[in-house]
Amino acid sequence: MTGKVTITDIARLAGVSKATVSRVLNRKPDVDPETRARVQQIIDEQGFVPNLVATVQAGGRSRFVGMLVQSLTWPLIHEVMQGVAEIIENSDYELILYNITHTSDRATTIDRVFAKNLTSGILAVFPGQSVQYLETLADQGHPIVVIDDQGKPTRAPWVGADNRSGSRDAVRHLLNLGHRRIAHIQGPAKYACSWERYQGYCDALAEANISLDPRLIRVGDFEAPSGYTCAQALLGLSDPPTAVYAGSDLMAYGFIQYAEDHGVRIPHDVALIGFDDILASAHTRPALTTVRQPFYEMGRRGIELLLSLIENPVSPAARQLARRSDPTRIVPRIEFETRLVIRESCGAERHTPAI
Amino acid sequence: MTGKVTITDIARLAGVSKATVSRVLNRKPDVDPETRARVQQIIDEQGFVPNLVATVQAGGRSRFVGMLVQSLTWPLIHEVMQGVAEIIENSDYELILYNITHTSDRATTIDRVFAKNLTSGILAVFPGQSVQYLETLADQGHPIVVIDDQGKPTRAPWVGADNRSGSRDAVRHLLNLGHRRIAHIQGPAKYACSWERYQGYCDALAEANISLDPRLIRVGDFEAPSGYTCAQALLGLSDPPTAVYAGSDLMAYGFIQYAEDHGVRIPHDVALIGFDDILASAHTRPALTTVRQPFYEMGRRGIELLLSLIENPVSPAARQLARRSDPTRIVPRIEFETRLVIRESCGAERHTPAI
DNA sequence: TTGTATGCGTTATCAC
DNA sequence: GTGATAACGCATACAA
Repeated sequence: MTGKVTITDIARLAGVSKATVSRVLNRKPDVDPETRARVQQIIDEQGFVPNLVATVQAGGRSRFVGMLVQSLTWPLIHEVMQGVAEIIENSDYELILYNITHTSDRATTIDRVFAKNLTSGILAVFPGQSVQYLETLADQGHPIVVIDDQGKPTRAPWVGADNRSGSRDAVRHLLNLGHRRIAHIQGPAKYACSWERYQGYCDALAEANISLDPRLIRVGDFEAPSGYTCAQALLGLSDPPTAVYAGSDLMAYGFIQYAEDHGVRIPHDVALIGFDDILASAHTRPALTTVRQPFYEMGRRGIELLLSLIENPVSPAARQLARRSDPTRIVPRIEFETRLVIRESCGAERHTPAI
Repeated sequence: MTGKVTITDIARLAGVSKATVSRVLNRKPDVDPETRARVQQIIDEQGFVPNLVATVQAGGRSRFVGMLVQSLTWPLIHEVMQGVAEIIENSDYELILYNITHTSDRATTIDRVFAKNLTSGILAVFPGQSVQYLETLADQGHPIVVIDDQGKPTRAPWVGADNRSGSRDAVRHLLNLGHRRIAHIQGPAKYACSWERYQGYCDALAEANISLDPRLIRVGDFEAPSGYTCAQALLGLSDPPTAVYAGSDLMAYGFIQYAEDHGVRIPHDVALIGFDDILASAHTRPALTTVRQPFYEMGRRGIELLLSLIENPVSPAARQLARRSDPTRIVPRIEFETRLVIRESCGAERHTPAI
């Protein structure tokens, strides 16, 4: 019985035309209060709910925003989603989740997203390769926001974090604790963030006039097992590092695991700092000192930005105009500062609550 | 440019009718291979993507499933979602997330979900009050699956866990460790699961011929602060319990916090067991012994069940028939066993990895 | 203020 | 095998 009653039924029952029903549905001003009341009553009586699909098809607003993610099973997504959900739950929009992994053709997936007006806009979280196509769409005036720690799209509104300075802070902290042989476990070269974090590492060492030792720089894949492997390599050195800065928390986890398996004490024998501050990092043993990416806030600000873009669309003319002068004025960019969260693994003791 | 080119354009370019284009789009058999190839080529050339909204509006399949949740910000949701995502990513369906909190009228939200065919089915996760309306819809033949630990809907397909026996196992474990004064921190009375877990507690004590001590039974609200408060009450007793079984991990966290704040050692001074096994429970100090609800698996099986319901709809006649004889044959129910995860807080020592 | 008519882009039902 | 054409349910420009 759900969608059985249509606007036509209401119109008939109320003795008016479909157009008038549509008007009260959309709260148009130009309708007699008396008529409005009568129609509204019928609507309530019948429990009539407008067919969303037909509404959109006819050119109405959909109140859907699409959230495009690489993979829902990636842990960091959840923190972002928390922030997004917080805002969405207090708006009258709903979320459509798309993942781009299982479709061979990314553009097709994204096109389907925008099929007519089903979604009013897209929040793309760590979109990877798709970012180029998204930029094109953003350029055409589609409301799109990219949350990414891998790179900074030039033509699409962007929310991200400052990897380089966060990285620098982490290594500076180790330097301040007296370490001189500091290793770095890099992320994959294909990600811009790997490079940025590596740069931050170099920056800090340069400040301290310490030259890079290639043997102290290993490449992982951001996942825990690669941290384990790199730990093996680093701790097997004739002159092993006294501190390690891992490019991701997961790789740091792998490092911890190796240390535990081989009786290496953290931070006593070797200090350790990670990057991301995912949820579990407060609960590892020892608790992980790490660079916090404010994923929750990024989610919040990302979706807020998107909603504002939807509500206040930039006219094609204005966009055209802006492109010729100052592109940054029309392409919002929000870069969050990262924050070093000092726990136990770096050797700077502090009280840490159990939870 | 996104959805600009329509089926009409393709038809014109290929020199055929819209109907034929639609046929190749939907892989209908009755179309000349040569024609098919020609049309397909135009489609590819133009990068034509069918308008999803129009497709649905015209009666086509949508490939969307709705996931209805109380609040996206509730931590347990994520584990369920992991399972759901795992399956969804390997299907050709997409997920629409609805939360029922922010709309006053639940039925309206749900009706919008089913607006025509936008979503082919609904997975309702901990739907709370809405379950009644969902049952009505399921009764009408809509593909609906309810994942719930609060109660067992009678007329809708259901996936859940066996609270009572899980609870019994936990308390039995404490009894086996020699405890006789075992307290219980209940969940709110309005949830069926609170009652079921309490029943399991009673079962185990009855088995051991231990009579209930009302002072050892406290009511919380499933959240951490209430666990803190109850800890205060329980540990302030003249003859405090030697073990505590909390109805949720979060309440157990509150208990741990209180213990830490007041120098009470767990499990040395008092043993503790929780319920849920949310992610952080492996990382508390001490690591929490708890009853694991297989949320991930529940998500998996729930969405699998839903998809199968969508792909193999039960005809109204068959449903009518079944209702008269054996309702359970037509209403699938999957009840997962819970599992006691023994860590440190119960006092039965075991090696626990760092991660 | 209200009604009429048309369009949205696709699928489905007929004919041919 | 293929082509008209009528739905689908609503919004909207235009007419009254």
